[in-house]
Amino acid sequence: MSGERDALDGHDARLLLALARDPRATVLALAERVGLSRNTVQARLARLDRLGALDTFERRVDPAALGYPLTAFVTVRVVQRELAAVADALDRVPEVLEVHGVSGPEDLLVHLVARDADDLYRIAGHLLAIDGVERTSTSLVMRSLVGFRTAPLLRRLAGDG
Amino acid sequence: MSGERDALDGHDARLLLALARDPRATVLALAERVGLSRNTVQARLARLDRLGALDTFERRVDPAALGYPLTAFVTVRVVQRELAAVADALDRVPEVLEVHGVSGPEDLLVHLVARDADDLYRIAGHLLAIDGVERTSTSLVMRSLVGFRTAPLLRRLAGDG
DNA sequence: CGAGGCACTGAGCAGACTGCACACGGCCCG
DNA sequence: CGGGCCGTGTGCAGTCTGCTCAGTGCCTCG
Repeated sequence: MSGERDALDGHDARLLLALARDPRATVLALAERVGLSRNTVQARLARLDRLGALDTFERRVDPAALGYPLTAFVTVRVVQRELAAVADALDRVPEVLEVHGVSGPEDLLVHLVARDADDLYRIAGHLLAIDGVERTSTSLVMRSLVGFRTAPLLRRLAGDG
Repeated sequence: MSGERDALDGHDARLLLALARDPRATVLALAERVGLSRNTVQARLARLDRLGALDTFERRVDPAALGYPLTAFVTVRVVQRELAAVADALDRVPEVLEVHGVSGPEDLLVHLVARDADDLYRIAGHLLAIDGVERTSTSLVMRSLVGFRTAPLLRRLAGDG
């Protein structure tokens, strides 16, 4: 059975977990931790970014450290026809970190950050002013109850083999 | 004026942008790209993770590559008293990547992934079964219109100096 | 059964990078 | 003016990287 040439296995998962523990770890150290040879680890790491299994480094940049401690999610309903244009306009807003097209009564889910309450208000207004936007609804993130993590998934994958 | 000992400046931003371009870049290469000396770059990098300005490496792991190509956001309304218990239960669900406590009519915003539609249905059911959860509303991410990025913020910070 | 493919291992090697130290210069502030 | 703080250039020993080669166990297929 060939085919699944691009699926990650337990070794990959363990490798990623090791990296999560110490992102700056040397290949040698990783090899030691996961119990594989240096050669193998090197090959697998190469394969991982050949496959694009790793998202961009930008993901690791903490907006709070950049001076944007506030996070909000804004649902947006748009004039369907103008979806592309709206997406484009959102793309041009620096504070917008992410935009998802979602199912349900709302069309878009916008993830954004702001310097403070005033700033948030300003940005929210900005979104509303975009041509094609019908209405928006802002939810301020007051607290992060579970911080972003993928370790549980990795552990599950690492578990079996 | 001292005080802001932990604020990032333009050099930091440029450093992070360079890292975003090539996460595996050597300190030497980074120094060259941002036009600082190797020593300085080394010092700044050290400072960056001393400050915790970088989020965990787990952020870079792509759930899709792990076999979870579906993403959904679920808003959850809970019995207020049970918030902590609910958060705890959510924390124990591997497919839950993130949980935010938000303002507005809904209490929680849950970010999760699933293997396929059936899996998503199962997980959604699981959430609803949690003690203290009053109601949930699931929005499937159909498309990512703007992929996660912080580069615009970094560029803004890099711009002035 | 034997051939071929595949993944992992161990060894080796030249070259590059790291981590650290030291000394110096510019700048700002008390 | 004297310190702090930051950035720079130099230097060095130790380590890591990137790559290659050869050998092994396993699995699949003819």
